Amino acid sequence: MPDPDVIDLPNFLPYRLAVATDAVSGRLARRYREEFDLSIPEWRVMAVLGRYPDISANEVAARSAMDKVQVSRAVALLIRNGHLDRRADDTDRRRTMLSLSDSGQEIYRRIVPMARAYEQDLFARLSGPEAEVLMRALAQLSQP
Amino acid sequence: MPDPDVIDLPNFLPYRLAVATDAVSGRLARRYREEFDLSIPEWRVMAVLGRYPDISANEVAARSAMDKVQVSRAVALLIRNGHLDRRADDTDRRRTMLSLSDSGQEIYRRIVPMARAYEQDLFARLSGPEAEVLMRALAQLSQP
DNA sequence: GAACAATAGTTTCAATTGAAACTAATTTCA
DNA sequence: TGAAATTAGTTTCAATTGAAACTATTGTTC
Repeated sequence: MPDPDVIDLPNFLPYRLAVATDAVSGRLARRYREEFDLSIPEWRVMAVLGRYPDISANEVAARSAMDKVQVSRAVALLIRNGHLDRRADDTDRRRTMLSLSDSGQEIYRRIVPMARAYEQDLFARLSGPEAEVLMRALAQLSQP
Repeated sequence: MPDPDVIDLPNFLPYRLAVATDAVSGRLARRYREEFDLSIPEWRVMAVLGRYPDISANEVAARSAMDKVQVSRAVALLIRNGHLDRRADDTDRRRTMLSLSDSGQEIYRRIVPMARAYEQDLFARLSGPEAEVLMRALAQLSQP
């Protein structure tokens, strides 16, 4: 039984979560960077737009756990690199509708199988039931 | 069954991990900041030194998943705030042995129960077996 | 319909972080 | 021994991030 006056970092859940995320995101970020020259925020924007084409930056933020500043910056980079198209919304000229350009779609088409394969490699470390528990537990921990 | 040409971010394991870690670390970081004026790197250094007194900065790094630059910065802040003592190692004058000062021990004594209580609140969201699976799964995902 | 509040998105400025270079001390080995 | 390599820890400089302020447009209310 653990000493209640002391904390053992390797068994401390928040630490362990952070270490796992660092490892998982770090490896993935390196591949996005090397193979597609994308950061994780840029990838998230593309992932959302691949799934939900023609939505506003705000809607991207809502679907990607990013705030509007992060989205604005990632969108600016993606547009600069030609991976996104932006058109003004006629009915509300504050909004801009975003979508993947041809080049963006081409990258998306190639990045999805890579990301899926990476995720499969992660799941391969767990049994089926463990994977289900993990996903549920992460949802529980994400709640405010 | 999911469309294989598209990724649904909320079901994508690396994303879900990152969101959970953001939530868990964010809430905890706020409490460290508000109640103790500590950042997470500073807390990690203190946690390691509370558990293993009188070790070098390098050993702190090895036990906290931080690199030597992060440790160096956190240690500098903690010393500036009087929470750490540092003394030169006689047998190897490159090394400096670190330990919690009286003020550091006082904070440590108060922060440990808070951190434990927070962790208990997290575990309360899960069943006992779920918690065990989660901890094992995080260890699996952390491996290179 | 004019004033005020709210929303979409961007920019600015400071703080944090990362990568590389740096200093100082120790170890290796010809 | 003494030159070269290694190790501990710090510093520097650029890139990234966060918080707050900002612009432009739309919605609300009197």
